[in-house]
Amino acid sequence: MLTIGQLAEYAGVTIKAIRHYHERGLLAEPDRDSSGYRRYTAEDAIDLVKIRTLAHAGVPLARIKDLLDADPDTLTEAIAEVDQNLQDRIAQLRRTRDQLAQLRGGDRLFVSPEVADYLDDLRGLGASERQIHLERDGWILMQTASPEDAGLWIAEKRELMTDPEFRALYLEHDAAYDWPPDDPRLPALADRTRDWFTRHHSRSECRPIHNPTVARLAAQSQPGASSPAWDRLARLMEG
Amino acid sequence: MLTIGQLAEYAGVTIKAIRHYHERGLLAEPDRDSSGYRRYTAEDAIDLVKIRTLAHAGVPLARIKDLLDADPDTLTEAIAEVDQNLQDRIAQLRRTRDQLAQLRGGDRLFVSPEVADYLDDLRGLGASERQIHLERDGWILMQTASPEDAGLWIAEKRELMTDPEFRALYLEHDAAYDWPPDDPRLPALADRTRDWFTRHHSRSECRPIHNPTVARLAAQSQPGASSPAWDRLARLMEG
DNA sequence: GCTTGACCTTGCCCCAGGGGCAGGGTTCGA
DNA sequence: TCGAACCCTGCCCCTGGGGCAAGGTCAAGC
Repeated sequence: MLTIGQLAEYAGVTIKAIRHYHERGLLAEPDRDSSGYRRYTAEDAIDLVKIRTLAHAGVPLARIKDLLDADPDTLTEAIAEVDQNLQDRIAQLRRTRDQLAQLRGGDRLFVSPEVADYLDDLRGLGASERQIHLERDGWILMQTASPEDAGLWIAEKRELMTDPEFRALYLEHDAAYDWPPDDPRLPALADRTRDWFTRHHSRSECRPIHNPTVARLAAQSQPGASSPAWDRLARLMEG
Repeated sequence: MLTIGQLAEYAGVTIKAIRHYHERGLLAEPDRDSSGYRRYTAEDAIDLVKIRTLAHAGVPLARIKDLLDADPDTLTEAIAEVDQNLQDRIAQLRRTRDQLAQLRGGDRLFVSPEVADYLDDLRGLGASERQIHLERDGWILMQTASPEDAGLWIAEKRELMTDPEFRALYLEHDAAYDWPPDDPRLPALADRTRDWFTRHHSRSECRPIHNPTVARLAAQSQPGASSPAWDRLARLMEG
């Protein structure tokens, strides 16, 4: 005959857990000895190991209670289901491990793989970290607003980036962020941008994505991400 | 700018969870729009994905709060630790899967592998299921009382079982359970058992294990597992 | 304009699966 | 005979949310 502590050690659970199982009606209360201590038999040990195994597998205690006095077929069926569940959880934990690894390494976790590739391209092109940050945030907003459209747009934008002229304009817009608002290069840049637009407008629909200053779109919904030079540039291109 | 529902969908968490993170101070409360709705930025989305990833990895929310504004080195260190933790949990779940599989197939889960092998031997010898059940319970009690001794004893007992004479006596004791208490075979069995004991007593120490009726030992601590014939047998061997 | 359904707000209580502590009694070995 | 280690009940506490109530808001269709 075992004390509660011996039983707990045998089954690898805490004394508290055993008393909890008694309260929930999972494990029958055993007889007490003369001093009121619980005294367990080997049968109790077997029941407890069953309970422990199912509980570790994540089966709710209420369900364990039902399973313990179910017929063997039902039990077998339930065990198969629980096992499937367990496999799913293992797979989920593995996915979490991958994501955890990405938490250390940049922005890949926060955007779709296509956008992440695009951001890497920008980095390779020499875009500023500020600009990349702005783009990332813009794409996050687009992805939440309309994931399918964002998928199309990013494809178009990556194709656009293969045009050397567009790339040059993009990088110049990026650099213009820090220019003084009366910098003489701004009107010239606005002209070249407008020129590029008129030349390429026919080829594609007039979607916001074709605006090279897509980052500004994001900036509009994200307060405080513009600069005097960019504001001037926007006015020059509009007028 | 995102509503709480959009943000929740993006990050793959529930609205409730986001509000919970606000309450715990994990995620900053964003500005509200004119009707009091929360409006989130891309930064919030990034923070939330971080929180979600760590939370899915099982990091307590209080610790996540600390990690979010820790320096990168501390974070890297913590992520390594969390990942180790995750690996351990995956290994643990795999072990639980194995145990779950054993729940379907007999007694192996409840006793040490050596005892399980021994019980299989008994089954192969033709012992009754009642007897095997009794032995199993006896070994469970021994294992909890003294795991090391149980390990030694089971080794000795398995060696003993290689003696054909002992095996025969063992099986006859098993069969005697159902005999009437005045069965004439009982005195003869008692004699042969005592004879065997005197012949083998010298060879080994006088440990309880050497009593072939080890099952009865268990029976004594397990009420109602004896029979009239066994009781008579016990009296015959004592007297 | 009006309704309908989907969305948002706060506030409250509920759950599992125990942990911890108080405040007491018991047993066992030296 | 004394201290350590064990046992008892009872109570409140924790995490990580879920559920529901009782409203306010918004966009679409009729």
